[in-house]
Amino acid sequence: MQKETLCLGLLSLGPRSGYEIKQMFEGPLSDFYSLSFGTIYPTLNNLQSSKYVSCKQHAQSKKPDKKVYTITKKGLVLMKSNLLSDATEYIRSGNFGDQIKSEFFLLVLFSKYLPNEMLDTVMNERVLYLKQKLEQFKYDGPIPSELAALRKEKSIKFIRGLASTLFETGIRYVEKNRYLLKE
Amino acid sequence: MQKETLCLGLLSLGPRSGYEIKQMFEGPLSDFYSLSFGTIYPTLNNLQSSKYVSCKQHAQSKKPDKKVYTITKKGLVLMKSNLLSDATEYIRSGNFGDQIKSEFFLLVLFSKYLPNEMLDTVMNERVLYLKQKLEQFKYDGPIPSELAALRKEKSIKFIRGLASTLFETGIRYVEKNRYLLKE
DNA sequence: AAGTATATATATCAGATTGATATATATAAT
DNA sequence: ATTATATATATCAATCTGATATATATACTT
Repeated sequence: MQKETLCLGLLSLGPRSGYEIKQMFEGPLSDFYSLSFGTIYPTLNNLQSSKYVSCKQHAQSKKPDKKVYTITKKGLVLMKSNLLSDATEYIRSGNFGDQIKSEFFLLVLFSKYLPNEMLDTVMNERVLYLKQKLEQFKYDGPIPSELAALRKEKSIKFIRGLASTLFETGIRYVEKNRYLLKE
Repeated sequence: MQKETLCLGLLSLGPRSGYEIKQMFEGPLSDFYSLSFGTIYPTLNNLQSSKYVSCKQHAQSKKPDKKVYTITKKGLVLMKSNLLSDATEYIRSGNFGDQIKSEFFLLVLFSKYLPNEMLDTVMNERVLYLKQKLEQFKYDGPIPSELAALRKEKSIKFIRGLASTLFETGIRYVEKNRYLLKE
């Protein structure tokens, strides 16, 4: 998906700054996609100069002004059109998998060359990480009001449910089968 | 993980050409990690000039010579040492998740802006893809002899088992809950 | 029989992306 | 008092990808 479409899509969920978009990639979206500051900021500037988003500068004493971007009507039109062509391209490409770089899987793949204590640490930390993530996905308590609106989106419900089962399955498998790697 | 460590690790499973390493990334490793030709070929050349791998050129009438690389003793030493520092860095970084870019999840996230038929196609193709992958992971029949050796590795058994359950879980969830996205 | 597509095989490189760094301050923790 | 973390934007060297070039064989299509 083009970075413009993605930024517009995220802004369609509510006005946000570049910093806050990055926070989404590091938080709730971290298991699905990510963009760096070096991509986000220039993209927002381009979208603004083409009037796909508007920008309100919030002065903050001594911190850089917070630039809050809002998607425009023109931007919404572009987003929907791009989304359709991105989906068409997804189908056309025949490439339905995800792009993944997993340090964990590589360490497991070469685990026979790792000292046992190191392998234990890697496994323990991974399981701990998965459990924390699972809690985040399942958590249903109070959250900031901007995010509360998101939670009602059908797509978010679907994704949270999918992520939860996948994490649960992963945790269960690793806990049951990690002994296999050591004999 | 450094690209050198990764290439050495794959060559520790048996001698291979750059093209064949790429095939591993496109085949069995595709759901865990990938490197492009533009990274693989220069890395192999560097490893060779530092004597971490040796190279036998197999002349082939009119195709470019196939360069088959074999890891050296020096290379095995470097690989084990690097693997340990890579694992240490994995622990130190506190970043235990995977780097993921999933076009599918983005399309689901913004599915309310997609026409229903397009969403159906995306879902159908994704499920089909997952089912094919699952079959590949579960398949236990005859395979080329180089790969047969791999199959006996403990780490490969662990990974195939994990991948299989995760794909099964994913398929089941999508099939049961895809209606949620449409009301 | 001719043409098209795909597979083998290495190499290179423009363009895109990341990860780190710069800048500036507030607040929390040690 | 010092260190670390968080807010906030911006930039850029270093790296990586995706595409292209080169050359041929084989399989499929019309």
